[in-house]
Amino acid sequence: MAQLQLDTGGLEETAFASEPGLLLARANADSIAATNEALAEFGLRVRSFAVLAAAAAASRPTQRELAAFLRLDPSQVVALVDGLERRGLVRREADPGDRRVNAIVITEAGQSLHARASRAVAGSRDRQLAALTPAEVTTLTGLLAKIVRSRSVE
Amino acid sequence: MAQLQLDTGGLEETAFASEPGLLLARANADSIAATNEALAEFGLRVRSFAVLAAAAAASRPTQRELAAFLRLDPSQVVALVDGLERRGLVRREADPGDRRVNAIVITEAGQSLHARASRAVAGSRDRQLAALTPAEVTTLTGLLAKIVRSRSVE
DNA sequence: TATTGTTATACTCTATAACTATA
DNA sequence: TATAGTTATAGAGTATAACAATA
Repeated sequence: MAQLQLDTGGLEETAFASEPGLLLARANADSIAATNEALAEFGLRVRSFAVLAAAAAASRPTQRELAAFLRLDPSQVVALVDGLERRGLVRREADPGDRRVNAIVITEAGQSLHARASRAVAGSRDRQLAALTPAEVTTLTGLLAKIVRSRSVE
Repeated sequence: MAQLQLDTGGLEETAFASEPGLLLARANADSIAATNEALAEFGLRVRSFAVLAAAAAASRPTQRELAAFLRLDPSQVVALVDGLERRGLVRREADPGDRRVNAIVITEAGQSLHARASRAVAGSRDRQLAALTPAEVTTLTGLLAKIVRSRSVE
């Protein structure tokens, strides 16, 4: 694992360093880098894993729902589902009631890979959050969920 | 302002929706989109604004410090500083003690633009955090700062 | 030898518009 | 007319390696 010496000079002590938007960007950059590293051995990246995990967690989400939930453009979901489908990890199932709609269904192979990959992701996440107590993690996720969901109803 | 109808189906109620990494990604995506929109009239984007704001907040940060602080590659800082310098918003000043090092110094024009742009950014940030009480905002920024800074010492 | 900044390059991610098939 | 998904394309963001100047 790369040992990074991050000398940020006096920047950490400025008021700008406490800006929520900046902190979100920095925390997210760290999360993506660490998670991509953890996912490499499974041939996944953050975004493809997110689609797989959403298909594993929810009942037959549509591509439109995945796009809205993951903050992706619908055209990006096409490419991500293509990749997963080629590997036999998910499949598209046309909705009988509305044949424009594709439900994304995880396969057995997808569930198996997801189970292993999500353990690696959890380990990476735990390392990133190691400075927080379990109660603080709960608080953090609760506050993030509150602002993310307020956006969903805008 | 675009009125987005975000139908996320049942995904919001899954355990995956409470994953910190996912919440960070979603909150950050919302923050970047809203902030870029707020910055458009100033000819800035999130990353160029961040460099400008860091130069405004800190005393003569080096490009290396900016890269570490903003989680950017040093080569990206080159391009961002180039853009700001062309517009006369910052200037590079070689360190007399170590002539490899460039300190980034904000100009008067840079300070003036930063003052106006940061008001727009603050408005956008307040809208994103409107669902939280002031105390919750303080808690959120404190927790994010804790995990971001724990990474800095890794 | 090591480090700062730079250049070049390729890859990933994001945004937009236009198209199809269904509704 | 409107919507889900698709295609194509361009632009923005990120990662890597190699180089010059300096330490």
